[in-house]
Amino acid sequence: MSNISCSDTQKHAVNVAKVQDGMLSERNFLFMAELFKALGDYTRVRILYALSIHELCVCALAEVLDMSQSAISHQLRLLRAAKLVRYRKEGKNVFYALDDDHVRSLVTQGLDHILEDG
Amino acid sequence: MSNISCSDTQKHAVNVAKVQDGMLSERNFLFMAELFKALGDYTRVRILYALSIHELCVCALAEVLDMSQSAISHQLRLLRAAKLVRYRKEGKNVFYALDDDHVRSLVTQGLDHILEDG
DNA sequence: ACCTCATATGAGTAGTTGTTCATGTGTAAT
DNA sequence: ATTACACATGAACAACTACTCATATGAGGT
Repeated sequence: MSNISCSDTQKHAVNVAKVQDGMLSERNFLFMAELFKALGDYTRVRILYALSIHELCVCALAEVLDMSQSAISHQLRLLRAAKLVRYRKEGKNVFYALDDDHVRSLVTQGLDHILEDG
Repeated sequence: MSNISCSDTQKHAVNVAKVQDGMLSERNFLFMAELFKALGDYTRVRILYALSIHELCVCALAEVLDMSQSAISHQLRLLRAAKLVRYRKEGKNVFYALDDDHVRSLVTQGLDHILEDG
């Protein structure tokens, strides 16, 4: 904190001012961080990719990922909180799906990124 | 683990098989998780957004975000590892920028997502 | 050579996270 | 009603993370 700027060139001051002016609210950055944090886990990204292929009930997800139902359920709670998935109940089952195509394109774009550079 | 499928309806088995067949390698999912994890932090997402406006040296970033140079430097190391930023040295300074437009569009799309729904 | 400045990094630590285990909730069938 | 099943959730614990502090590196200026 209280870091005085480095070499006081004009460019430095101008760029800092320009960027500070363009920054978003703390609230927006917190939401963005929460969104990407929800995507940034091995288990959750697999869940989302699986759901991008087809909607699945919780036990099917557990089977596909070879994990306990409890672990999946905990992660689904986070994905629900981040509004990345929606669910519908059908009898004893709960079927999860991606919340919208926006989510699908985020996953796809992440995949593109990692496939591009070695 | 070792979760036998739930109600053995045909749909269940078919969907599980379909999804299992479409899943990616562990390696790819790990990379995707790493990518989103790098984006999924309040400080790092602010750094990336700042750099999407203009390239900045480390001390300028520290000033814009009102954080210590050390904290910024540690986070830049992670962003470098995730290939989200590149840097160029100029005298005593090191200027950071987004690695490519791919990164910019990831950030933009994250922003779109959080701005869409309340 | 020396000092200063900009940046990088290792160690330490408080806070966070992902899983397991045990248990709770609600639905359907007998 | 009771039992079984699908799912959710609280507690606990190990693993990880993001910061601070101290120190190292390396380039410029004197």
